[in-house]
Amino acid sequence: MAIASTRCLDCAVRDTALCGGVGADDLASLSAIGRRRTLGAGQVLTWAGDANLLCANVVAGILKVTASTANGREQIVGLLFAGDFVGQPFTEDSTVTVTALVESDLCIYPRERFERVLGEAPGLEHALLRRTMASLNDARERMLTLGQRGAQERIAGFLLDLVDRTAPGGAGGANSIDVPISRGDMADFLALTIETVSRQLTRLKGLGAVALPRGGRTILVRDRAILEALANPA
Amino acid sequence: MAIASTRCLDCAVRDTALCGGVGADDLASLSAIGRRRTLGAGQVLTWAGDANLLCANVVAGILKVTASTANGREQIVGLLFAGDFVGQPFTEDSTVTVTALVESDLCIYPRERFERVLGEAPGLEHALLRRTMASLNDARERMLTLGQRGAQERIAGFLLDLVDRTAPGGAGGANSIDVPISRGDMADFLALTIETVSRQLTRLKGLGAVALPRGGRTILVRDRAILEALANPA
DNA sequence: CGGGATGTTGATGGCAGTCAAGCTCGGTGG
DNA sequence: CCACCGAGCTTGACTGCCATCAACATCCCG
Repeated sequence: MAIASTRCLDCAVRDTALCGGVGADDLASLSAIGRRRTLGAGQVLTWAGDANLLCANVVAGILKVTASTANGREQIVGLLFAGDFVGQPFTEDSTVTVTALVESDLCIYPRERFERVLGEAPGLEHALLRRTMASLNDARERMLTLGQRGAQERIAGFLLDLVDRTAPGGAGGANSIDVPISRGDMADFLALTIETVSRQLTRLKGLGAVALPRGGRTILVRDRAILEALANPA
Repeated sequence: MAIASTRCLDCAVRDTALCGGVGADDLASLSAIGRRRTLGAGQVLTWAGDANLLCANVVAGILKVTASTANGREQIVGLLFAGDFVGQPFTEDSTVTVTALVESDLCIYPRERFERVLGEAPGLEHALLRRTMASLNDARERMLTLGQRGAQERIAGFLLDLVDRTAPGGAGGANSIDVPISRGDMADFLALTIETVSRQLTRLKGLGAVALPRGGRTILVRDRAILEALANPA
């Protein structure tokens, strides 16, 4: 079912998503071609190598973008949160696999129709350009991490990023994050093994930087300063 | 001195650069604000952290884009060849350092003026979007390399990329590349040490995959198949 | 011819990967 | 209610790859 314009105006990511910074006319064009879809945890949106048929906005949830080598080793090259854009307009084949890490809601556009709207709405294309440049900056920062930082720097930095992304405002003191991804996904993201991630986390617990309530995947950041020190050693 | 439109039409990268896929009007706007500049090997175009004052097209040469950690470790996050675009429109501060690896010619635009032209030339902005998306794909492929591949896979893959970029068409047999960068730069690019790069290269020589004429920085690719096998182990 | 930058080769060590065993927890069914 | 099971996580012992440290070779340029 098509999304009525009014639904767009009520959208949870109205302010942060690509469609947020765009005029009423362009919004109407977008809403005319958008369809809502919910992905269960673990479900795949697009496969690397398949025809590139769709673009989307993330309305809720978390997805991973993965690339893999010919012999099957996998690397998470990006994480997508609410408000993020998914997809590669103007390319025929998808080069990455996009998978939901938790149940996620998307607003999906057929790729070719999305491209047509882009062509008619320079403001939208501009917004997409800015987002893509921001993604490129993220990617460069990740290259720096993957190339130059050790295991504990990666973990500490990752936790800080996660806190800033999911629990904004919490400036000082204890700060909890419901870490939404498994140890395995953390490992794939940071290019470490599950065992190393686990060891570093227990080490952080020992230092009093975090608490790991047993059972869930929650991580409590108890001392941000320690994490910052570990993420940026002398 | 401003570049006359006729000079743009004669430009060495007329076909491959950003300005190549653009109409005559937009080209005129661009040429009105462009200035030529030559950078010697080792000279820096922009420093990370400085105000982001310019964008450019690479007319000739090779430049490196580097990011670095707070404690000074450095990672090359991209290489720029003739025809590539340099810069980050719409951001106030430069997050990366751009340095010429060999003497390079650039066509430089003041950032804010370039942005204005972008705003008036949707075709140009579209072309830039495509380029930025391509860069993002490159970055993702590099993340895969940095995260998942071993030293010899990195070296072999790098040589193959370099051959394809600098010596197109050479389908089979021996293929030479005037490797334009030092061992140190190769190491920074691949996140290895100089010693590891050197060892892997002599190993490739031993396997007959490459020849390393003494003296220069030239590398002769003798057996592409070996490199491909090493770059993609079972 | 000399000196500095760049590259090669060798010896050693450390960090994270691998292999393996055991733990925790949630779910299922007897 | 409890026994069982499997997925995810933790912990330990060992290994291996690449970084580090060090010595030497080579090249370039005055």
